[in-house]
Amino acid sequence: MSRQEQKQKTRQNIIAGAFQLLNENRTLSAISLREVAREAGIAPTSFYRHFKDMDELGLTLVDEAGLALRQLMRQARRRIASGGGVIDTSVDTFMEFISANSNVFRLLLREHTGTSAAYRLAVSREIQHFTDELSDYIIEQLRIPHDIAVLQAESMVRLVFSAGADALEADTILKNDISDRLKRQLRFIQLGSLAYWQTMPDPQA
Amino acid sequence: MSRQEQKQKTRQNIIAGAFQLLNENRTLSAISLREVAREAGIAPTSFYRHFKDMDELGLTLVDEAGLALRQLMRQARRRIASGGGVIDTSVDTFMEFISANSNVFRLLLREHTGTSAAYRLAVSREIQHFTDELSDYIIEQLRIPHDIAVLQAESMVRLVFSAGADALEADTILKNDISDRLKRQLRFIQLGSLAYWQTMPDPQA
DNA sequence: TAAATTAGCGTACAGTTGTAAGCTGAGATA
DNA sequence: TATCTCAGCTTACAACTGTACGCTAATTTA
Repeated sequence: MSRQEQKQKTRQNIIAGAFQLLNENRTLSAISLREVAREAGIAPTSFYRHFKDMDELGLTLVDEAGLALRQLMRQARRRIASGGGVIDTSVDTFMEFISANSNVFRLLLREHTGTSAAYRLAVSREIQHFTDELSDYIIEQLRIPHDIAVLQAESMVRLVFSAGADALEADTILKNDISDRLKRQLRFIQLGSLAYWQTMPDPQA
Repeated sequence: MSRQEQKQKTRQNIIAGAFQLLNENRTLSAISLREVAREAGIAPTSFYRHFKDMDELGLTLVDEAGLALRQLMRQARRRIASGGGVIDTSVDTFMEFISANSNVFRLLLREHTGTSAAYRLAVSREIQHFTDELSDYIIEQLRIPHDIAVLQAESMVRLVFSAGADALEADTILKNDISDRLKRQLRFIQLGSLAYWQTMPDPQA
């Protein structure tokens, strides 16, 4: 194994170790460099060969989580294309993601309201991507004017993330309940924005 | 000053000191007993005369924040009664609350997704109160059937808290923007639930 | 092959943490 | 007045933190 390869592997061990620690009830700011090093199987000081800071590691983890989020969106779109209601399919995909990658979603959720301004900003950016893609989709598919679509997308994402937070610590039965409620609530928004648009079809005029 | 009075005063100093520390970018789990004691002007070990734990203090703070939240609701209702649109008045009141008591709202927000299961539960309970009162109001005023009103209330509260989180670190201009968007989004939900109800007036039949 | 680079380690230090133990002095009670 | 109670104090300790410093050994480069 080349030196570079070995270094990459250790780096991945650090990242995996950090996620492991986040799996328990911890925040990024609440896990220590030494713990991460222990989990990764290296000496505390070796950590610095890979990251300047715990902050630098944290931002890396947020990026990693954002990546997973974007893959989620792609998966949802693929599923929608192959049939099924948009809202139902999207919510189902999202909920499956949360269950399968709970530590990733938890990271985003925690750091979104967390202690570090840098993390908060980074997570906000990821959510913004999410919202942007959704509003593009709404404009394309539903032919709703841009500014209304943006409002609709934002509120839908807010609802989805908020419900996702609840789902994170729910058992299967409660999860299904949350999903069903969320789907109906998203329909409220869709109906509402449609009604809003039809009563006032051209807000610029 | 009687002994009891003095003790109460010190207790309040501890609580105020803790809120002071939360004002900066800190979580409950990230402030130490010694810091709180320092802020309150007592010896670290004297803390135990008032609280068993930092956890016990934390739950006290969440209760305190919940109390403020309920006062907020009462104030909003009073304002609505004395004229003005329900949504506009409610959002304005909420945003004023956030600006005036940012540390209180921040506490609820952070601990809602935070590290401690006990805190999370406590905050969820407070938000549930909030939602319950809103759905009662909707049933009473708008004459919408119970189960739809509950969904409407839940989604509205989700939107309000999520927007509130953004408003927390926004300047005046951005805050106004957030308020305006939020108001329109809440109208989507209201319109949508109404439309949903009218197309399916009796879901039980 | 000889020299340079570097991932990882061990040691060390100053700072912080929670909290146990026991004392003091002032308010409460009899 | 004499006794009791108890809020707050000081001291102490073991555990943990981040990170500075210098070494080693193996890979990479020349």
